Amino acid sequence: MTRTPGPRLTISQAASYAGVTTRAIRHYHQLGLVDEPPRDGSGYRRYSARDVIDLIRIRSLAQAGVPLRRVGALLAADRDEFAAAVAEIDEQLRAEIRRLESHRTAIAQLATVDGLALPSEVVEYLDMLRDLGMSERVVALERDAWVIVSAQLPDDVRNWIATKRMTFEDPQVVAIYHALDEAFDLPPGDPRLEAIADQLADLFARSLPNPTIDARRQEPVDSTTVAMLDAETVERSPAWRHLGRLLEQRGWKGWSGVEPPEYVPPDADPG
Amino acid sequence: MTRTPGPRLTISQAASYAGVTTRAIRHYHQLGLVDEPPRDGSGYRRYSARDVIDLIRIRSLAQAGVPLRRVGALLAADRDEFAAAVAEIDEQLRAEIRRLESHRTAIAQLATVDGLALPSEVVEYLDMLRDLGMSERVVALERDAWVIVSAQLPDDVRNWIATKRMTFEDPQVVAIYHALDEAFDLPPGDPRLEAIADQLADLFARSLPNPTIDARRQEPVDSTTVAMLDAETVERSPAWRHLGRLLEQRGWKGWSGVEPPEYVPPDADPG
DNA sequence: TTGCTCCTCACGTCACGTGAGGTGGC
DNA sequence: TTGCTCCTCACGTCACGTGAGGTGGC
Repeated sequence: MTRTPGPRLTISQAASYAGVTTRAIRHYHQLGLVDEPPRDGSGYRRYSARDVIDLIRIRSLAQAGVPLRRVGALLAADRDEFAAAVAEIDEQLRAEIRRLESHRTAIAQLATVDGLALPSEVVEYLDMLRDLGMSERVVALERDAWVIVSAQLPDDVRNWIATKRMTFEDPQVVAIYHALDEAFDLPPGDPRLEAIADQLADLFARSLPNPTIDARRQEPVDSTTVAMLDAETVERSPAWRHLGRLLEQRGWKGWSGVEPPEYVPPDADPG
Repeated sequence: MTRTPGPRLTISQAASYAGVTTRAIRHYHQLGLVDEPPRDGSGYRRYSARDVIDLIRIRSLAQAGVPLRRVGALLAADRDEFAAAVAEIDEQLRAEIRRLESHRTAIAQLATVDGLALPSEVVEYLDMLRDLGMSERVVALERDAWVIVSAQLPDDVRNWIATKRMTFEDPQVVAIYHALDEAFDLPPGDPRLEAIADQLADLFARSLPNPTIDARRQEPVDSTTVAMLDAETVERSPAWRHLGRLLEQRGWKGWSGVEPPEYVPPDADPG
């Protein structure tokens, strides 16, 4: 009298009756979820009805999203343990679903190329620049500067950009933006830069907002961030760099207009 | 004039500004999502503002659940390609959410140990057996038999179990189940088995439903399944095996009552 | 002898985390 | 000299899929 009567199935037969793959069965052996069955004369595994039942129960748990490392304990659990474990697994499934839902929200937010890493308000601002006839090159420079700003100060960007948009109601601001756009490729010695510098100095006196300049006024922005913003904006054009020097001749601290970009720790007393 | 002006950040600075880990940056290099930046005299990578912007954009996509192998194409995509890719990724996210929701449903279905791999109707049937005072051992045997049946014939189980439950309205069926339960441990020669065999033969004449017997009447069930069911039921008790022989003496084909368990392919003509 | 199944490694998947072992910079 | 950062492997994660290379059974 053998301890396990009935048919002795090969691994593929057992797999077929249990509704899993042979590879999955070997994997369950490796994890210790099912004992290795006895081998026949050829070294083939031979499975009993009991093994098939165990495999079906494992499959049920696995298909329900139960991690295999929890399956062993679950199969041996009593009613209360089982219920508790099932509740916990369900909570994990719900957390994962919440995570994916937030991914969907994020995907929808960045539904445009510009929107990558930018809040929608900045995207609208960039579209406004396009509507005003600014070149794609300048729009791209602005976009990249705002990517850095948005990553550093995600909570301040919306206010900041709203203020900036308002300044475009002033025709002189629009005009100087166009002038700067067109000056991008001028040689640094071009005399037209002098007129632009005059206009800029005039606007500076009225606090032209600009990510680079505003960043300097924003306490939490450190000097490295300012340097990165400059690298992506002013430094891109020799003419614009020269305009910085012309602004210094007019009594401003270059493009910054205000304080030099030394870093002031937030807890230091500026007095 | 260097091609990339501005600060040269170390990998941990770049990671900090971009909001990722240093390991993630190296990983992006390995996947070719970001070019390796130039090295300094010590072999350290030195990152520009442009690199930080690229890293932020990659992080945005990755955090939105975009697979990294798609990020490269997305960063270079135009508006239409980007929109199409985003729509496709969103559909994948929704499919994954649907998969997890179905896991939750499945988890809820098998919320009890019995319910593992069994439809709720079978669980209710097992509870009925308990309510009738059947031993846990016999309930477990029934459960395992139904696990095999449910895996083989998932579409037929509900009907089948409903029919079977109805037969328990007959007090004689309940009585014989109790008798079989108590006979489990009897020695095969015990004279009490004769009386049980008489009762069984009587019931067989009225078609007692039983997973083992019904399986033989169900055309799509093959002989191996029948043998597995026997191994998990009749074969578990020497007394029950002996009852099979006593039934043969009374003119039945052992426990099967009907045809011997040779497999008849579904497309074979039984005439 | 051919085709099918079985066997045991062992790499690949996905997006990195986490040491291991060693070196440069302050 | 110590502590910090950087470097390059390389294993681990999760549940198997997929060969690779070889052998037994009909």
